[in-house]
Amino acid sequence: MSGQLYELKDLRGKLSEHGYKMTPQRKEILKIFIEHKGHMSAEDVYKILREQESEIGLATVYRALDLLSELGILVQIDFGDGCARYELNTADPKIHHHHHLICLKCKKVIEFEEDLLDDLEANISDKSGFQIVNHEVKFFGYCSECRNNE
Amino acid sequence: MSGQLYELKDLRGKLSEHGYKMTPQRKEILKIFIEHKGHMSAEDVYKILREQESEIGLATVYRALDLLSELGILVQIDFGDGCARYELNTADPKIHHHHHLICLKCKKVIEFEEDLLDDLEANISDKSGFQIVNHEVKFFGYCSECRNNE
DNA sequence: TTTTCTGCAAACGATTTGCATACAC
DNA sequence: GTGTATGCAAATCGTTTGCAGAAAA
Repeated sequence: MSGQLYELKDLRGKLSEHGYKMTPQRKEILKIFIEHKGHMSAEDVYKILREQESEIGLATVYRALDLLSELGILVQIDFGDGCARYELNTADPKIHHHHHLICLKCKKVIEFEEDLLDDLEANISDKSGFQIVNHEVKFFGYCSECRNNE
Repeated sequence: MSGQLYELKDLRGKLSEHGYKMTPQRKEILKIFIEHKGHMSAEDVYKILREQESEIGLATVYRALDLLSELGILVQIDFGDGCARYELNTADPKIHHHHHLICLKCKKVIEFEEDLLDDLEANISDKSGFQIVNHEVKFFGYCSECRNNE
């Protein structure tokens, strides 16, 4: 069974577990993440909804993104471009350990996977007593395309 | 000679080098970073200025922080708390490689130094052709104090 | 004297909130 | 029915900008 089907089917359960209700708006917004798989801002999601003739308001999108993050279904990320972005939070540790290469020229965001940080995290916990539950790594530079176009 | 004195004395030169003028406002704002040494937002800097009976306006603070970052004297960092923060950019690679532990409970930011990422960066360049010029690493979790208070 | 800088206030874009209505349970 | 969710518009918050006067070169 793919992780995608799992998330949508499980949405009602995860919501009621926390006292929230299932609504078509929430389902539709989650579906967009499942189908598009990227890191999207509230405005991005709203734009897609409008293309689909959906009448969901922008405030509802913001509230749904907050809620889905709180439930651990989405994770919020920030590329420093002035708006919060979200992506599906799969439980798969291989995906949990993906980081971002952000091109300073074309603003493209490239994902890569690397679990070298596990050692580093263990090291930090030992040394400082800081218990790490999540991390965020961003590399800024120039992608191969932009370098070739120079 | 300490890095601190160097920065203030060199400010005029770095400014004129790029066609900018030396002003008491710019000097005063840089001095605040030299004396306080933390990661401060525009609002933080503005508050300190007001405590010092300085009449510098908030817009000027924003413009100075931008400018000092452009000159490489400050670096902008972002802890996801909704406002941009800045800190002194020393050329010392030991300081360049400092990262941040952000406590999810008390919001404290702890700095630590670690150069393990050099290998990782070389690895990424080899594999993807992405040329890295800077990186930003944040670990989210619970500091030892908050863990003890549970 | 020429250009850049400042301070103010207005503009801005992303996000949040108050409220009356509509819907899920 | 009861309480939560929605949509709209207004409010908010950090940040940027236009402009007239002030200051640096």
